[in-house]
Amino acid sequence: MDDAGVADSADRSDPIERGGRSPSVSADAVVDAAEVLLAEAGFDGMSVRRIADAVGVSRQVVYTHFGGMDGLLDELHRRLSQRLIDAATSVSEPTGTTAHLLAATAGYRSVARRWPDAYQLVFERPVADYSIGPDAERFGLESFGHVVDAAEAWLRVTAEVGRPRRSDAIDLARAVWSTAHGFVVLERVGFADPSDTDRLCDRAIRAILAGWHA
Amino acid sequence: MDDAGVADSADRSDPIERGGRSPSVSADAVVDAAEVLLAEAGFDGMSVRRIADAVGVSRQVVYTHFGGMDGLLDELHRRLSQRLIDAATSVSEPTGTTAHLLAATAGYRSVARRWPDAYQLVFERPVADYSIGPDAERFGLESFGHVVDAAEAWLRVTAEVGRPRRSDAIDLARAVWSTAHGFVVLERVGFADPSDTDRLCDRAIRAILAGWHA
DNA sequence: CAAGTGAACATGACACTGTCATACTCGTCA
DNA sequence: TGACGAGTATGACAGTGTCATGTTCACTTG
Repeated sequence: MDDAGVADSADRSDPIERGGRSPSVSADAVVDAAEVLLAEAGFDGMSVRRIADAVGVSRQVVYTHFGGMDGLLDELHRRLSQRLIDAATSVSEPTGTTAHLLAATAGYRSVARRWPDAYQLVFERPVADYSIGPDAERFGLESFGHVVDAAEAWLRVTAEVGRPRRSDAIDLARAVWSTAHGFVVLERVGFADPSDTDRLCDRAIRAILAGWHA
Repeated sequence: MDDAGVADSADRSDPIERGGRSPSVSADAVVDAAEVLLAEAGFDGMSVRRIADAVGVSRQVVYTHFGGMDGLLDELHRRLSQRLIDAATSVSEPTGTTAHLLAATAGYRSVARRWPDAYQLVFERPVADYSIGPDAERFGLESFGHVVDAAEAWLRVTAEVGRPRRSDAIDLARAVWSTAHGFVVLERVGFADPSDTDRLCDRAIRAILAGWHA
């Protein structure tokens, strides 16, 4: 958990840097292998040694490129949360309709279903020792911005008078997002029938919207 | 993860059993120590050796009583989820008012805040290797029954005509529960300001109730 | 009462984990 | 050509959960 002295792999875009030797093993290969192992064997099967073996290098490579398992998890978090964001924001531009908000949340839930490891890494704490790095969590805030935009568009369309306040849009966005997340959680735990979740989540969000101005 | 041959500690209520020797070290002492270590050092610091040292016995005790770390986590799950249930159902009898549903969910969220380890063990997967045992998860279903009762009472009071259908009560209960859980998740991840969560969660649930019959 | 039985407990060992110190390779630059 | 330094490899260390083995000892049975 010591982030000190760990170079961010983001500024490794230039392979030759300050006269140093160009890395013979790409950091991407390591993250790729980690992701494959994660999907195949879970967080338990994704060990430094297994990753190094999969790439065909020594364990030290993980420490040179990421400073250790924590740094590698940070990089994984970046990649996986970006995937969540891309999938959630690829729906369309906010139209302000109820249908758009429903589609956005439905897309979000389907993404959480498709990449459970990503969801787990972003919203839970699947590795006991690991807590997320400071710059890795900005992706979550970024994704939330899109939800606020969608909520603001909805308020603009449905509000009787005047321009909706931003704070009200944030409130609505948090409400809708929380509800969607709650359904994901209960489905993951096994308390909810997945086939029925879509219908019910839609109904809940419709109810929130219908009763929002009450 | 091999539950085979592991006696359920629930039927150890009678210390003398089939001629066997009564256990000199109570299983409760082990779970107590595990819970203390969990609160102090997290899931990472709660190891078999540390637990055994805290109780003052050997590691084997964990295996005799619980069959291993998995069985101990099952027992911890039982105890902690029971705590969540007790706190959530200790509010009062369902009155069918909106205030009661709000109080129940608020209590639930405060419990999740007070015992984050319990929440994590019940609703997340904090230990990579461990997946919950079959009989340990019935507590979740039990707690949900109380929410359904509260939702049914609310429907009975607010419904215009006739007796509410049980399926509609279940739908409403899942919606309310999911929303409350979603706020807990976002607060845990750090996306939401805890001091503002109470107000907003109340507003979201009020909106759901207001728009439920729409 | 004495022998036997078997559960509870203790201990050493095994494979595994992340991490670090150290040694080695080898491209780059003075 | 020599020094430098980044990338890589390897051995070691303290941890982890788990299991095989050995010991203790209360209770049952002959």
